[in-house]
Amino acid sequence: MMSDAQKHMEKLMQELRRGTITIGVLSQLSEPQYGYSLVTMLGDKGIQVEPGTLYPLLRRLEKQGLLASQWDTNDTRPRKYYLLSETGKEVYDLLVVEWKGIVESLNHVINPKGGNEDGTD
Amino acid sequence: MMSDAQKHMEKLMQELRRGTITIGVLSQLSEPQYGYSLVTMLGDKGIQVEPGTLYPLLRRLEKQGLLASQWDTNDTRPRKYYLLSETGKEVYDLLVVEWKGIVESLNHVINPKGGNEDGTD
DNA sequence: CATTATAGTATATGACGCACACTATTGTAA
DNA sequence: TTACAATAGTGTGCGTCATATACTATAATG
Repeated sequence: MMSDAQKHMEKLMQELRRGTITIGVLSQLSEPQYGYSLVTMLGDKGIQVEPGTLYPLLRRLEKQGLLASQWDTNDTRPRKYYLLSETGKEVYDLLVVEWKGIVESLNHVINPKGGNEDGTD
Repeated sequence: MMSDAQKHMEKLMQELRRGTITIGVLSQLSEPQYGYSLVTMLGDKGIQVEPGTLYPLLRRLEKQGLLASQWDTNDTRPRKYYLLSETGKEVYDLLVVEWKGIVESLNHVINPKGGNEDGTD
């Protein structure tokens, strides 16, 4: 049985992850990867992604022109390889800059100039 | 006229911000604040929040038990002051931990082993 | 006292990504 | 062939965020 705090954490954490999955995926696609391998390799690096989340994401990004895809049927099983497009590279770079900005802003409000939690104000 | 890359950036950035607003808000509520003051003070610190975003957020968080509110009618205009509840403090602390985890994971995939972008591997 | 401007609070609406629970297909081992 | 793992895909529901809008009360002005 979960505490109240933890119950809400689930949703909150999910929202927190939003958008970051996109960066994670884009970051891996300087070299071609297919869906299943992305799930695995991102999971290894501490970024859990559900297949049901990743596949739609990949198709979205492709439709937006950030990714290019290509079926490989030579191998044992047919796999759909995705790769960053030129636009995708631009967007990824910009996104990283944005991301760092957000991290910085948030760090400021989270750690208020060193933390005076002893109350000596 | 925006480039393709920038057009998609808008949405992507918005998604990236999602959830971070919650942390930002919670971080300011160790001391009581009302809606308008939060918009102002967060804006000052680089976190833009629309009033139409903040107010529903505050009510959500209160309904979830993370915040307590109290009308102050003594002052010139009636203002609704929000403050972290005990649960809210717990959740906030956990959220910060989660956030730092996400930042760390993402930093790993964004800067692969310190950035070997000269290709000397 | 009536009117207007402004600070502050509230809500409805729409868009969209994410998780979850499926289904479908293919290859491999039993 | 059957059963299971690998791979890709879809549909639904939920929740947050932005935009626009309305509402209330005070202050200012005539």
